[in-house]
Amino acid sequence: MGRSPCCDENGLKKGPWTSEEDQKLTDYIEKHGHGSWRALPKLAGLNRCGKSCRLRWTNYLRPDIKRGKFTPEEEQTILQLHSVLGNKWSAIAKHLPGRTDNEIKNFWNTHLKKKLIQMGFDPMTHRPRTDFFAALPQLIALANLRQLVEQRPCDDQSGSQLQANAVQAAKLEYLQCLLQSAAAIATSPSSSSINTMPTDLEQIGLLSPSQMSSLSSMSSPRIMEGVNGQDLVSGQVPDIQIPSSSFFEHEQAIINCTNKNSDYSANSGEGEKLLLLSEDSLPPLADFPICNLGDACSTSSCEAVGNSTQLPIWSDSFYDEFMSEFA
DNA sequence: AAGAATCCCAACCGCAAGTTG
DNA sequence: GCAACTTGCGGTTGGGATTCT
Repeated sequence: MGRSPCCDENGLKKGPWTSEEDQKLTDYIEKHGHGSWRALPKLAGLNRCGKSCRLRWTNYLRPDIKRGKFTPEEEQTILQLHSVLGNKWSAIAKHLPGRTDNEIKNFWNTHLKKKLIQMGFDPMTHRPRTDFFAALPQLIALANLRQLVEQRPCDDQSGSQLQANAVQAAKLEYLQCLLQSAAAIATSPSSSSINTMPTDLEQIGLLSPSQMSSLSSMSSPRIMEGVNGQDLVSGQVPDIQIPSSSFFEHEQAIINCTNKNSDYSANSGEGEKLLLLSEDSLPPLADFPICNLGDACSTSSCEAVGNSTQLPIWSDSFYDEFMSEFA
């Protein structure tokens, strides 16, 4: 399988197309069809390589191309298809008449991906992210929140409750980081860093003394066995199973509250339940596999998602809720 | 008003699958 | 079966447009 030398040829024009070139290409294809892309430039009187002509035609000049902003429905379609297909832009484009794979790819990279990241979702897995950097915006928001609370001494119970909630949320995020790190470390027999984890957990007050001793005795790749009674096979990381919609609502609540210089009220909704976990009631661990430890955004992760045997774990209601946020 | 920073997208690049002789 | 060639795909980038300071 050799490679086409078409773009290596010297003297061929590159860069933006002029309207004159566009006209030549359009006229030729309308009269003769594109035929062989390699032969087309000469026949059409263009000083371009065939590849460039094909790209210009398929991404820009084709008469059935729909231009303009993506509609909310199209956004939703892209998100849903991407959660199943991954970065298979051409496959996604087939479901969006008039849109090119390039356009969808650009739209994803410039808009949708950023939105997902901002909202704390891994754009490749479409799951709530659990790595440290994903938690960073939330932790920063929490830090700001704390500052706000401290600047304005609590004149009612909501302030102190809020602060306690914020601390608890930060602890949960930290616990997730530790669990991920622990699983990664556990696969490396030479590492002794795992021994520090119980100390960390104790310091942030997330584990009871009995849980602490259970963790302290762990020394093999099956170290996580015993945490909530679930096994953690080497190379698989448990995620703290946060009720998805609650998680989302709560995350938004924190961010909104911070942005608005907040009057976050001590509500008793589901979001509240999330944060009012007692120190002995760690959330249950989910048991879905993470195939590429420590690199949830990698291509291989994407490919795994793209593989139809591993579908996202979002519930329909969560997805609907999420999508309505976008609209 | 002007320079800097950021956003956005058209176009390019390189790889790989498919086709042809 | 093999090599040359064609086409399609996904990742990346250059630079114009827009926004911010």
